[in-house]
Amino acid sequence: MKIDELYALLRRRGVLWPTAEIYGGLQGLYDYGPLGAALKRNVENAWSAWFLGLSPDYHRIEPAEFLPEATVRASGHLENFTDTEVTCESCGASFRADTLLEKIRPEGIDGLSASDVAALVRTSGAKCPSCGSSSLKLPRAFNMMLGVGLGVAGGEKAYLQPETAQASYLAFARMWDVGRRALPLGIGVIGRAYRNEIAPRQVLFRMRAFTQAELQVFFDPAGFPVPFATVAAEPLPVLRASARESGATEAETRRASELVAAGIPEFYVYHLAQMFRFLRDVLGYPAERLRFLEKSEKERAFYNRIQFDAEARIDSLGGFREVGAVHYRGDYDLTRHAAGSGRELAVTPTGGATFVPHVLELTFGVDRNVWALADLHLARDGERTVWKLPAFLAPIEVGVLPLIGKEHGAFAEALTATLLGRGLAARYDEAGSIGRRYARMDEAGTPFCVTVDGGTVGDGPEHGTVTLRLRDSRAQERVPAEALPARLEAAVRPPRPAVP
RNA sequence: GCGGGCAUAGUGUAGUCUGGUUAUCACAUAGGCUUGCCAAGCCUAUAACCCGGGUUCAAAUCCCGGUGCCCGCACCA
Repeated sequence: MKIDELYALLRRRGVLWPTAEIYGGLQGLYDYGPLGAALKRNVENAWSAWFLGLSPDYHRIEPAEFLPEATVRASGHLENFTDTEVTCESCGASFRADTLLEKIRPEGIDGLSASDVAALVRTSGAKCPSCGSSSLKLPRAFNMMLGVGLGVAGGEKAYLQPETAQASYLAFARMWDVGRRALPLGIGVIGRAYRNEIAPRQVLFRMRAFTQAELQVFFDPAGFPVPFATVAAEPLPVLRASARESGATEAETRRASELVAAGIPEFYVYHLAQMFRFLRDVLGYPAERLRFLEKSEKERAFYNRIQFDAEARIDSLGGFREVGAVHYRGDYDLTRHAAGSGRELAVTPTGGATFVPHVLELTFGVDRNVWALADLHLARDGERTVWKLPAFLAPIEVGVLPLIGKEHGAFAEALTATLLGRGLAARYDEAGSIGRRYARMDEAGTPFCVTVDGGTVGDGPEHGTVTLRLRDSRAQERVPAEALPARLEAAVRPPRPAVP
């Protein structure tokens, strides 16, 4: 579907809509409705079940979303999140300052302040590459972080976190002390990140407030044992940076073991493979719509030693878009925060040498994946519109429909209450013909419908049985109503990884 | 942030160029009748010109500003 069509459908069904819609909305901010909020919660739960299930030493914490100014100074966000755009006042074209300054400053402008960059552009005598005019509007100091003043006078400067990762780095010292004082140690966060995006776009793909699910794994660079044999044969669609440099645009399938043979560490490939399994086996993205795009040294942040972005081909957005990533960040984060805080963050395991732990970051954009789940699983099938969500992600798990409201409604309502009591997201619906109600449920992604009919409430052999109707195959089977909870519960539990 | 395009019920739209009756149609939603396992039929109801200003006897229609959305550039999870 096209982006407008998909977004209209999601608005109509109450999955999501613009924040403050009655005031005309506000760019880059969205509210989730009942279906969207439930779907998002289910995605978060599936993420937790999978990634925290990789090891008993991977834990989830829930930090505050404010970062004191000193922390973002140490992390580099204060100086590096800068707008480096130069606009030509004559022809209106825009350029990146580093491109404009390439000749006189080939090492780039990372770390320079906006005023430094402006001074460089001015003294270089740079002209607009498009029209040759020298009337260039210079870069302004623009930080993408949203600052807040805490306290009555607002004198305590803090920032809304621009990524959740920092909270995990800040928590490392405490987690080391409350834990087993052993590595690897994983600290996961599902939380909101806030960025003052200049041009939010494409609904859930560029937002000013968005939810990230991130796992930071701290480990000893001398050894990070993983059960690699369990993923060695996994075929991964990868597009290597070296292949891209020689013009390749299509991913190639490489077994995990081949990537290790090519020089990528086992611990990295292992987690890359688990990311792949999560996207393919848990979220149900077709393998042929997934790829891992390796970022070259030039493209990735300087502290990232290895970076593969997980991308899904999303038709409504016109191609492959990033939905997650795996970053090997070295010891950059803890080293910076040790310097910034004055706190020792190196560790000394019993009987071992002292070192600063390295970080492997698994990052996952929750909102982006909600959109991907809509794009990849929601489709027209003739007259029907069916959202083929995995059952454990469905906002409504089972629809309960009386064939005739007046005659079968009481039984169906009681059954709905029973299912709700068993923790199943059940929804009663008696409005309209049975076909119309199936269609409504199909569009909401409900995997199961049960229909109460004359046989259910009669005295015949079908007494107490209902029709269980499956969304994807439309197959029906007769089952005792009492058997439903047990039958459905297994299907709505998110899968966990198979780890030894 | 720049350039281009767009904005009419819940959704999709006609009408805008060329200002002038009660703003078109379909689907959806709600109620009734009927039917009774895959969006059936009939009747009824609810419901819209993005916001603000200007021109005019008269603005959905023309002009200006704002806001939002889409595409490209730039940026980015």
